[in-house]
Amino acid sequence: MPGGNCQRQEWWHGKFRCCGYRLTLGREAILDILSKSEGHLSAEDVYMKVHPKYPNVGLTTIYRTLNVLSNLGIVCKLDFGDGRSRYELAEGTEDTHHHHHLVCTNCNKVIDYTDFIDEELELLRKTEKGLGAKYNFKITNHIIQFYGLCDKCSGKE
Amino acid sequence: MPGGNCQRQEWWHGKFRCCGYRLTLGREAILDILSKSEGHLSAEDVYMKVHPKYPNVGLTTIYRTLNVLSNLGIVCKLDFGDGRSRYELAEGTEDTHHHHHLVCTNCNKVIDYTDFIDEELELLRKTEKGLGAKYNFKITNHIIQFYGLCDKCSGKE
DNA sequence: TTATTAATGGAAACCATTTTCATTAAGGAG
DNA sequence: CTCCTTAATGAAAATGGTTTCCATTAATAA
Ligand SMILES: [Mn+2]
Ligand SMILES: [Mn+2]
Ligand SMILES: [Zn+2]
Ligand SMILES: [Zn+2]
Repeated sequence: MPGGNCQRQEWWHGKFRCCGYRLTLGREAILDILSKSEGHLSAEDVYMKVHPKYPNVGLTTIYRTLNVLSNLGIVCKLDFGDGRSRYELAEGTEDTHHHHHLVCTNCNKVIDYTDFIDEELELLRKTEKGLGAKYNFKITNHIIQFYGLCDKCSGKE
Repeated sequence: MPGGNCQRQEWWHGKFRCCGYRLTLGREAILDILSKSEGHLSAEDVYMKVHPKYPNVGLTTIYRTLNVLSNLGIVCKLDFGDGRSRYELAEGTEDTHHHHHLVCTNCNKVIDYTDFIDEELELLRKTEKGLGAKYNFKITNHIIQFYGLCDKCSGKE
């Protein structure tokens, strides 16, 4: 089996090491799940997916790790207003790309979209610069989200 | 005293009546507070302001009323990521105008801004139309928020 | 005025997340 | 490799904003 035990370093190992974080089984498992699933998992979702393979990784560790990953900029913590935080791999990691979200207020379906992203980015740049100057505010982050009814939910009225 | 006891109807009475909601002392008190204070009050903030004058209005009623007002479109429910919902009079009521928010992630200060609002609205219209068509999604609402450090918090590093 | 039933307050429940604390194990030194 | 320091962990308990329950009150229409 070629490449079998060449223990290639995952891309996140560097970030961990240089910040003094230890590489534990739980953390690897969580990152592994996040890479393989697509988007918007809650802490419990992650737990459910990690548990079968690693039954001794507790929910507390999921929360703690997601927090660390979020601080490291490896994952994004999202809020779609359903009372629990959701997480996705951050832009730039793996093959993730900059996008925003369309949220159905009825069934909680979430659509990633990238349409008009260039115009958005242009406006964001302008706004960040303008507001930064005017209010002396150092902007590090932004949220753009649209809420409404998805095709199914608006159909059945 | 001219106009003293002419019991003029507040602007929200109509909205209440036509939806079958009763006009209670608690609801009037809460709307009164919301009109007089400016922006971003938590349920408990409202409770604190209502309590001195109406000690028999409970926190539960504050939550329930804010919920009703939110459903009626009279107030906006906001989330700045500090673990509690915040409320402000909706656009179009009183002298409130369309604006978005700048949130300090360190001290939780919130700045209302209206700069670039025209470009924003233009983009929003375009996006809503485009996404509505593409995903057959009926957009009713949006969030735009910037996060970062305010002048004081970025100064003291 | 009376009847109907929406609205209410207080206590308890809810539930995502955090804290506590005793135990485990990652990773550097030798 | 072994030993040592201490970061990381799991389970249980605590936290805290919000909701639910239920007996009581009061807004509104007849
Ligand atoms: Mn996404
Ligand atoms: Mn505001
Ligand atoms: Zn839907
Ligand atoms: Zn600040």
